[in-house]
Amino acid sequence: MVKSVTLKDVAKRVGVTAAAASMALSGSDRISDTTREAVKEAARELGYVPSSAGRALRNQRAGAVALIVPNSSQHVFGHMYFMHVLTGVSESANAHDTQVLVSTNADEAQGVAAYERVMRSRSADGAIVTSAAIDDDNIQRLVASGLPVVLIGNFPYLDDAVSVGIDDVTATRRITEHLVEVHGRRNLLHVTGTLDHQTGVDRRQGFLDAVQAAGARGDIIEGDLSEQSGALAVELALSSAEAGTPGVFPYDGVVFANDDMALGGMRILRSKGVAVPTDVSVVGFDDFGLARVTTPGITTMRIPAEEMARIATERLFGLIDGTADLAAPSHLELPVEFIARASCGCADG
Amino acid sequence: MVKSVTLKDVAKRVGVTAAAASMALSGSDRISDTTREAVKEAARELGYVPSSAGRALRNQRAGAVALIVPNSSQHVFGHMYFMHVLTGVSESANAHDTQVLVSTNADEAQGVAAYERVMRSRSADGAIVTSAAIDDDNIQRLVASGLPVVLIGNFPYLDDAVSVGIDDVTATRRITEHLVEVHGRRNLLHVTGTLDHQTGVDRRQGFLDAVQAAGARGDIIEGDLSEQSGALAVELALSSAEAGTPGVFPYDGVVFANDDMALGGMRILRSKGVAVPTDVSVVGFDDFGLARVTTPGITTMRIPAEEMARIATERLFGLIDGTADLAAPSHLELPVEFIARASCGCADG
DNA sequence: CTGAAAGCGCTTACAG
DNA sequence: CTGAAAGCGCTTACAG
Repeated sequence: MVKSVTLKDVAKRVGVTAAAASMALSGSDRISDTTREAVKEAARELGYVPSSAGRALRNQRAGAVALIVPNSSQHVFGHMYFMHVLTGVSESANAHDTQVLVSTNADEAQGVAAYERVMRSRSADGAIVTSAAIDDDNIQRLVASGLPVVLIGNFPYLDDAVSVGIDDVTATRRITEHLVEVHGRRNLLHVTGTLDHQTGVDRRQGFLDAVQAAGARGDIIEGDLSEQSGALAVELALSSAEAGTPGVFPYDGVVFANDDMALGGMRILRSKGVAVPTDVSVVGFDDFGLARVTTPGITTMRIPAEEMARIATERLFGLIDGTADLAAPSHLELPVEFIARASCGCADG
Repeated sequence: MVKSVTLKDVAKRVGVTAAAASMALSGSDRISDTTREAVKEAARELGYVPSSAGRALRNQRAGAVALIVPNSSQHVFGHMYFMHVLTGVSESANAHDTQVLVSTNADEAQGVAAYERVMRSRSADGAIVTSAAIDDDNIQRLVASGLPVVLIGNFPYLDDAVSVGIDDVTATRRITEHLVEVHGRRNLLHVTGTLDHQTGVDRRQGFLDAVQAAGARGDIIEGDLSEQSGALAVELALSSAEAGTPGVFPYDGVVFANDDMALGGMRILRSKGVAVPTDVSVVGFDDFGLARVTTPGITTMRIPAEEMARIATERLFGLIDGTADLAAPSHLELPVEFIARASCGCADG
């Protein structure tokens, strides 16, 4: 259908061998100046672009990195978080003249996750894995296989794995302390993320640390990061017998493990006539876009997702090229940023 | 670093040639049942996965499609629209056992857009191009080159190009009519999208068609799809001399070309004490997530981005495989869905 | 110094 | 029927 221009075509036009043309294009000084220029000229005229397959086969290098969304966290696909990650990965990959492959999990044919097949087929020279579950076997195998992999997130059980994350425990402790210290809240509820992900566990821990240190009340309801589960958690709290009077919200502060759940929770609170932030202070986590546009805006911890991804990809290239600084800690932690908005009582609007 | 298992390894283990092993794995009946099973068993044991580069070179097929974001629309990267598109493309690609390459425009080295290099290097067998500008030369060249390409959007100037879009003119006419007919609005403003994109032009046309048919007033302010430009447009309208009294908003209905601008506009209206929807009915376009979470929720036209992408990718495979239905129209239009929310005065909340 | 072979991994067309 | 060569496009190590 389309005439592919190969190195041979370029070589033939100049009257040299393909090998010579290859060397000319790579700027080798084995080739005379005149020939080299002639080859470059011919390549330009013909619109020659090296075949990625030919190169990959010869160089044993795909010239691509894979961005993997494990089946254990399909919920991130379709979320702004992933866009930020993709942006960061692309930026770094572009700088390294490398393609980006996005690999979701299609089939799990013969027990091998699709993304492991991607790696084993050498379609990509390395992989960025984002937000895998704690006990995701496929990821563990991928890391153990020795293929260059950098994880985004915290993986205490995979302590030899290279990873880039944030300190969820400290971040959640800080935002909980904000509720206690700045807004005087003493009856707190935490709606958790998915507890099979380390972030879910860590954020819960940070919350518990803060309420314990403050001597405040700190209850826990398990959520799953969806807007709906935030709504359900609030409904559960409202209907709880402990509330004394059903319909009266028994907390004066809620720490949601992400902004989506905070939105769902605020919806229910409003519909039941519970005022945010007057009656209840609400905070979320993430700041991937949503927290800024709701009414009231959600006070939150901003995760530097794009930067995490960019740094993770840089580290991945270090692994691939063998230039990785072996003295560097395998796990890197980036700072989060506290963003005060109206839902906790800080800003107006 | 990692021992790659090749076909030769599998073959050696069974005591046949690589060629025979290849045939065995592909299920050829040239190979005896026992040998075939032995080869498959060996492949399983060794964890053999075919090299994508070897296959690509031999089959002259990359086994990948590219999803391209032209430099003329970098604003879509980092927007939920792109996530929906990526989801749709991935779904279809997975079904075809094909990789997805995401290609943003890095360098524009030697006048060739990065994505044209991707195509010419045969890293991908075809490309999905999303939301290109009307006069984007690179895209036109890509289409003209004969490489399999399917565009998402409307491209009347590229009438031989295969594309999947929506009818922006009709959709915008309908949502404008809604303001006139259901809410009795007569003084309308349209804040346009980027007018170098066909959607911007078409939505403006739909708005103008509707106001003309209704005999209503219909002013235009040019925007660029950003939240900020929506805010600026409203500020401009507020300060306009025509308004008579500055600070009084001179319209009772605003049709924003997307939801982001509607949000920005509503922010300013609220801050100036103009009530939405009581004083002014507001509508947007897209419904990629934001319109549902604002207060009030934004009445909008939902673009079926994921389905557009899925269908576009299916058509792309038709082109690549040469099984495309030549009788099918080159441009396909999908229906949009009117979503009534509070910003126009329909729902409450 | 330079020409041309070898080989990356695969699959199919060909020779026996 | 089956064995093994040829060749996809590339680049480097080798032979001259």
